[in-house]
Amino acid sequence: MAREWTNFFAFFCKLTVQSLILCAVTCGNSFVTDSILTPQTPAPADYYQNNFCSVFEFVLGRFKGIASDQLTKDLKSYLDASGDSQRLFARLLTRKGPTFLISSLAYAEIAELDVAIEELSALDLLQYSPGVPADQILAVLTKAQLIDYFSVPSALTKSSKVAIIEHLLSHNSDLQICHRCQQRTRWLTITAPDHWRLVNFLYFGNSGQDWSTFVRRDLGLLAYETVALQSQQFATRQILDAYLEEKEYANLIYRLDEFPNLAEPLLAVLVGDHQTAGLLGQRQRLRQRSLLRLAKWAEREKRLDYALVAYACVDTPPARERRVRILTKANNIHEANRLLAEIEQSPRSATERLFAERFGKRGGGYQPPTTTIEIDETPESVEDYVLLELIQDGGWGVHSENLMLKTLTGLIYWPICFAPIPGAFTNPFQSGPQDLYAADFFTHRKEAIEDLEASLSLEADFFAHITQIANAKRGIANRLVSWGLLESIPVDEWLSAIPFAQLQQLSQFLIRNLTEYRRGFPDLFICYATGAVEFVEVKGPSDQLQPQQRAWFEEFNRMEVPARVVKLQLTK
DNA sequence: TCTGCATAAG
DNA sequence: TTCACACAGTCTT
DNA sequence: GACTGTGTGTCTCTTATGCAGAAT
Ligand SMILES: [Mn+2]
Ligand SMILES: [Mn+2]
Repeated sequence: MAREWTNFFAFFCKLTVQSLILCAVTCGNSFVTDSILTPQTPAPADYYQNNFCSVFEFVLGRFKGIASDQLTKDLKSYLDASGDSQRLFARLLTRKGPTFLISSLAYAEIAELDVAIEELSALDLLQYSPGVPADQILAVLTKAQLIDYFSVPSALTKSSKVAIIEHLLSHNSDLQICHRCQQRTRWLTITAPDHWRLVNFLYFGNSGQDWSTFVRRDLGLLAYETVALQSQQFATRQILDAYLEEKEYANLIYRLDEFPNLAEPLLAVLVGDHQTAGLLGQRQRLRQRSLLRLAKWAEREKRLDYALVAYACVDTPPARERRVRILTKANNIHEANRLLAEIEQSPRSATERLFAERFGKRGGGYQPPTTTIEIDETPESVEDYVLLELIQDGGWGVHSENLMLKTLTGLIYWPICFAPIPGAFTNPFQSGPQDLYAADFFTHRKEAIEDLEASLSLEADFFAHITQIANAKRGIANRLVSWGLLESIPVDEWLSAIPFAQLQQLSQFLIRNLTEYRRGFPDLFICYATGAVEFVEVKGPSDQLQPQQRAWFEEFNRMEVPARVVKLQLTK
């Protein structure tokens, strides 16, 4: 599952020649003043319970009849259970599990632990000291307990815990181990951990967020934009099941090194139906990514015809590029040239076009302005080294890569990003629309974007808009906006450094091309003492421009935005 | 006895 | 078990 | 210079704590 994380509290150094201001953004300064939670202070007794009740009501309301009936039953069981039981199970869900020693359950908000355990067992949400895979129970015991409970050869007692566990596992059956543990201690095991993982997924709409999301919000670390949820993911059981199946395949592809024999059946399944084109959005994206990964794996394993078949089913880059390379290697120049022509005719991305233009042509294509600096040894951070070199005579700069333009663009187009268009907002705690990085993000918002841009065509309005959004939305999660960056370099400072026309051009371009151009932006932003600004990509002695970085430099050239590459070269 | 790591917690 | 970037090794020109 | 494979940082936030393993 894709994890798009805004770099919320990264460290930024705004470097000036006079001083080096370390702007480590500490999270002591929270954005919201009165919070439900305080660190190191007990949460309200019903805090976790309430959170899970609302989560389960949400999931039940949406996915009853869509998710499996067993899952629905579990959710209902929880909601009907007693307060103590709800509070206990809520705690367990925030912990690692799925097995917990009873001795590790000490919660002030639970009056009668035994009764709660009894009830949750009767509901089959958890089990009391059940037989579990032996490694699971052994893992929660301490080394001392292992030695106490089992007859460990004295030679082994001084070796690592892992070694002891391995010894026990190879000399005893799971049943024997559990039996022995049952004589000495008691534990709980969550009956169906996969149910709760699915609930997590259905609630947030992705598996990248977890229950600590509530805590961070309630500590006041960040807030979430309020957007009405207009539609839901997975409208039918069939769509959900199909997606979950697709995810299973994806997980297997990650483990091909372990199970190479699965390559063949997986390829058959994924290309077999040839329904790839007919698949729906989310599943379709996953299918393409799986096929790309499978093809890449085959390529590494030198199973080139396999790779070709898999790549041929994918229409997103770098599928065609890989095919050209494989065909060329196999001396099938004809086919390679045919594909190259196809790419040149209708490239699907800037990097794909650049590939076709430059393939087989050393030093071909646009060459960005480059400055070479001689150095005796490679500094620890090449970016910081070049930054300091460039502001010798005053000015300031920052190593912020993609964050800088993404952040300012995110502020400018804030109302667009959170516009309630169908399918964009489906779940609580979203930090952006579902299709933010989808190819048709712009198309679906064309009119609104152009209207906004028309209303901001004057410099004063443009800057006032950005300032207003930055103040009004401070601390609200937005996938494009890094509040940490704005903490170290306030929006005013950015706006007085960057010329209006430049920021206008760059942000208009980025919002139209987020899929490709969210990456590859140069390392440094420099504001010289003269007031001139420049974007600088630093290249160490063993580094060179990546394709997407090259694509950005083409755009800088077209937009007449000052930018260059600074290359470090070791003196011999 | 010290130190780094995993886990829990808010 | 993700992504974006840098680095290092190998081959080519 | 081009290409490929691999490493690294991010544990979305910080702190407390107990354990494991190493140092003394
Ligand atoms: Mn960089
Ligand atoms: Mn760089």
